Amino acid sequence: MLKIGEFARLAQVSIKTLRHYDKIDLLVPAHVDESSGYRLYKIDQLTDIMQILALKDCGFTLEEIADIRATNTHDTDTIVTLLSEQIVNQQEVVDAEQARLQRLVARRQQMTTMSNAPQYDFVIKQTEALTLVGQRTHLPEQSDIDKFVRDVLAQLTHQLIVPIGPMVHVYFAVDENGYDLFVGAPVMALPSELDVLTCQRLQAGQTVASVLHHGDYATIQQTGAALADWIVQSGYQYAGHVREIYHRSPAHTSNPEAYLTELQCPISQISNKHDKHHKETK
Amino acid sequence: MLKIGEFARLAQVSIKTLRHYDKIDLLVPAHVDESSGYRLYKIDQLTDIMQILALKDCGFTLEEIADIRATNTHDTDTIVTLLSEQIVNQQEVVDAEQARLQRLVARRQQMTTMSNAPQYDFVIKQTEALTLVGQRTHLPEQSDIDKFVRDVLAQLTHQLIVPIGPMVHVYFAVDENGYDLFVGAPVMALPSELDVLTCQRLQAGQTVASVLHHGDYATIQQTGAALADWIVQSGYQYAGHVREIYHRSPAHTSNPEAYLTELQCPISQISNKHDKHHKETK
DNA sequence: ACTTGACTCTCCTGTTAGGGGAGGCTGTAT
DNA sequence: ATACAGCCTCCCCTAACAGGAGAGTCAAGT
Repeated sequence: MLKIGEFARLAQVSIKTLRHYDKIDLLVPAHVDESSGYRLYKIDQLTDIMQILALKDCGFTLEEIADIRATNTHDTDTIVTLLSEQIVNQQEVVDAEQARLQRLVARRQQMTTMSNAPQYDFVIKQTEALTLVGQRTHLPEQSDIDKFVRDVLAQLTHQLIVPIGPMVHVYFAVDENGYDLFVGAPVMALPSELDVLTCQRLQAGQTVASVLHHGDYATIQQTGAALADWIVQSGYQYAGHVREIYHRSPAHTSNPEAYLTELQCPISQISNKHDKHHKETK
Repeated sequence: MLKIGEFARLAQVSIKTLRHYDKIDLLVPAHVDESSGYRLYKIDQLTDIMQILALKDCGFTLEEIADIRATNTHDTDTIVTLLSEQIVNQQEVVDAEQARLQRLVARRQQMTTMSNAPQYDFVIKQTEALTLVGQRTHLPEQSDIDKFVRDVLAQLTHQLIVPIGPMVHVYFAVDENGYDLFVGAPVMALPSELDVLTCQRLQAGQTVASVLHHGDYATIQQTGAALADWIVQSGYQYAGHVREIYHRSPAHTSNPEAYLTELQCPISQISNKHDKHHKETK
């Protein structure tokens, strides 16, 4: 019989840990002296603690380890199943940590190579459902957008539609031919009938990369380009149309420096990390 | 000015999170209504929360984020340094999680391919310093070891050396020529003079892979082989001589089934994973 | 004016796997 | 007898919130 300190030294764990395992009934000492309360372990319990440590090292929680040990008797199938599940979890953890590393590298890259440009903060989030009412059109020049927005606003007012949030633009295509975009406002529910205006629904639960653009719209293209860069560098790919949310626009303030626009681009993961042999094929 | 719920929806964080950030002074609302206590945020604070989220996503703690934001003004060098440090940390995290995954896979492998063999629990630990007194020799056959151990024990007794723990064998070489091994007992301090016996010191802080062998010594080779397999499969390499610690041996019990022997093999990491990302991080 | 329901507030507890320390008992060696 | 190492229990602490209790606030509808 070993006192807790000797047992701890053999197993290379702390005394606190052993007492903790005793408390949660994960590893109860073979004997506890009634008068002194001293915990006494048998050498055989080295087997137990080593199993616990091995499983802990595999990423199981102490509770899971207790469960595994409870159903341990010759039931290898169950345990193999548990291990397989854990392998899947662990693979997700590895992927997530690797993606995190990639984002860090992308961020440093951005700071070093564009140190005199504005610094952006890119964030990945899930969208909520949004019902937009507005109009889609094709415009040859960026400068045409402003007037179109005013037209849409006028229509909304005319049809007594009350927006519940800032205007949103959805860009379906931006190329040498101009802009194919939708301009609309979020509404509580879709009006039963619409004249001239159309409806555009944004689904809930989409994963988007988001960034804020400060100030006047002359430089918004740069922000969009930075977002595109970041998406690629962080190992994602486009999965939808970019939209802009005009949190603070000429409708709210006359000071262009105070304009605040959010750019959102739906994305999805490029999950080729599992193909270890086809790494970085770009 | 936005109420906490609106702001939370915009930033896609929970209200709890915002209140928490307020409490730790990471992101204080622009205004707090004196009578109601309602937190009111400005749209501009979207910038702040997005920076916080971006940094959190990079793996910084909230405290580190607060520090970064405190020294944020134009001091890109400092921030790049912090990012570089974090990249190193994160690389370690990725490596550790990948190693964990590898151990999981090795464990499942062991269970599926050797389902009727005994299941071992391999553990990695750091050794403590140990001073051994005993004898090194070369023996042609495994069966010779037993007698040699008894000789060493007799010498120890004769020289009035009191072991403070179980006997230890260190195997310097095991091949077709036989066994080159040291057999000794741990002592408190090195005796000033030794006759016949020699001293063997085991350093502290060595990383070893450890496994327990139950029962009689006929099958100890299999346990050793399983340990060797596991070391390789888990991505480590040998870094020293295997030793065996006879926690419960014929000296303690006459029942061979109760024998308990720990095998320890010093190991080191095969760190070629860093080379893979070396280009990207440099 | 009243009520309803949605929203917000503070305060408390719980999560993981133990670490740190206070204050007190035990066991052994000198 | 006394020192000193080792052990005990009990309580508080971690990071980043989540859940819930109980109470106050706000705008709309009756």
